[in-house]
Amino acid sequence: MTGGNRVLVVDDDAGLARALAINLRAHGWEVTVAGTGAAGLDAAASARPDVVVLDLGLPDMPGLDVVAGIRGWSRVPIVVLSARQLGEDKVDALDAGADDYVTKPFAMNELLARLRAAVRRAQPAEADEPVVEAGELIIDLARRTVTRSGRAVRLSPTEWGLLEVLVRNRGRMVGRQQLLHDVWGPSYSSETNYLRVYSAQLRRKLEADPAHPRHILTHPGAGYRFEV
Amino acid sequence: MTGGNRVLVVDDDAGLARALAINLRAHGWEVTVAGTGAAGLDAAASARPDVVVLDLGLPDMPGLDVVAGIRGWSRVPIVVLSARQLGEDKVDALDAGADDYVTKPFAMNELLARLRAAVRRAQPAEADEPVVEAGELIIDLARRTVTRSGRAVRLSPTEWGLLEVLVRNRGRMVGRQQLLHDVWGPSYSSETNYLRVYSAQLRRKLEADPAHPRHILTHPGAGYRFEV
DNA sequence: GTGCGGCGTCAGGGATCCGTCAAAGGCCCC
DNA sequence: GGGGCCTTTGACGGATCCCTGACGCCGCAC
Repeated sequence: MTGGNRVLVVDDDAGLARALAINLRAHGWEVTVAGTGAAGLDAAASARPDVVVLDLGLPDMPGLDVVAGIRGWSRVPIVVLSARQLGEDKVDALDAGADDYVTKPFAMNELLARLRAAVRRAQPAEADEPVVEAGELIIDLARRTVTRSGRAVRLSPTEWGLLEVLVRNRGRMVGRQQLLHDVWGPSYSSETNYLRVYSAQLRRKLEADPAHPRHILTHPGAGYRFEV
Repeated sequence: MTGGNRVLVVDDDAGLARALAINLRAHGWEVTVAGTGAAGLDAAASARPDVVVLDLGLPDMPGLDVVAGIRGWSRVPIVVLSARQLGEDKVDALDAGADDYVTKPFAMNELLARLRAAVRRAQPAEADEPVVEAGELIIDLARRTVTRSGRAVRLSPTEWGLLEVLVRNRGRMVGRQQLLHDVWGPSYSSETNYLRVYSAQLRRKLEADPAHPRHILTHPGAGYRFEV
């Protein structure tokens, strides 16, 4: 995981804050907790979190002022927690500069997903090395394009998904279950037919001699490997 | 270092200002000093600093008025110095538009670090090229204008929102969910109809041949990409 | 030689997705 | 109240894609 993993939780409800902290830490986040808006502004400046979880119902100051205060000097993503069912203050929060909102009660998985999404959206400033060269192939992971000997290759969504997982793990064998999980989803752990069909389609489009592939190699009974 | 190295110090304490200037120059900064709020506003306009260090305890005018005065026409980062330990006027300063806050007494290294951070944060906002050329298109992100072969193109707010997200991520595919989130809001993660309608409208206005677009490309099942 | 399991190949039908169009509804300004 | 622009919604055709099942090939064990 290249992205950040520091989260600031601003919530005056000590019990909820503690539960959040435990759950977030269990999922790999480094958690800072602030119990008031003022402390939240402090912590946002000093702890430099990658994302902020902000409960709007703070005792010392309006939650929207906290949003505005942080937005005055930082573009860190802010996910707002709100008890209100009606959407009025959601709109206000978004106008003030929040990135997303979750209404209480909420499922922990939903919050985790929204945090990941918020951090991912904030990422694109820092790009790793997204272009891979493999012989006559050039694979641009950011652009989502493949060229073979200078000519663009059209890939279907699933073909690209499979290629992307293989290329991101280039030089290493990727197990069949991981491939199926990453490309098709969590519940496709045994449909190895898919891998046969799509590895063949990729080879037909990418390999000079599909019968003797040089990039997409098979590990019988185990998985596949992409070699540059 | 691409960023700037000019700092304006606004402080009525001549001794402290001199010590700051010596230290800052020793670390490569080009320093301007102003002893009053009025002189500070003047210098901020004439010296065009990359960052301002502002002591709140000025004799001639409230420090926050200096912050507001500068913010009226410039987004230069402002780091506030204050003797107060309590955080109340910290919030006020951040609300007024200050970027960071240091309480006296402070370690020189801390101030230096915060100045570097403030300049670094300010970079992407102003330093990125706000005018993008893509073939016969000229897109000015700051002025929110588009011209095609020299003729202005009128875009609706939503059309512009979509184009802006794509152009800011030019050369990278932007996922459908991110587009919907950034243009329509957090709760529109599945309304892919919008993308179909508005990408078509943009193409009709921007592409020479909307049927074979050269700038606004589709990645089926995934998202869209803007190519210069 | 024979059986067996795993992999590669192929083709077709149902499902999905995109681009397109048109019309209804909302909003603001006149 | 009326008109114009904008957003939203729904429906449709066409192209593409995904899944499925069957078959052939190869290597291995017996």
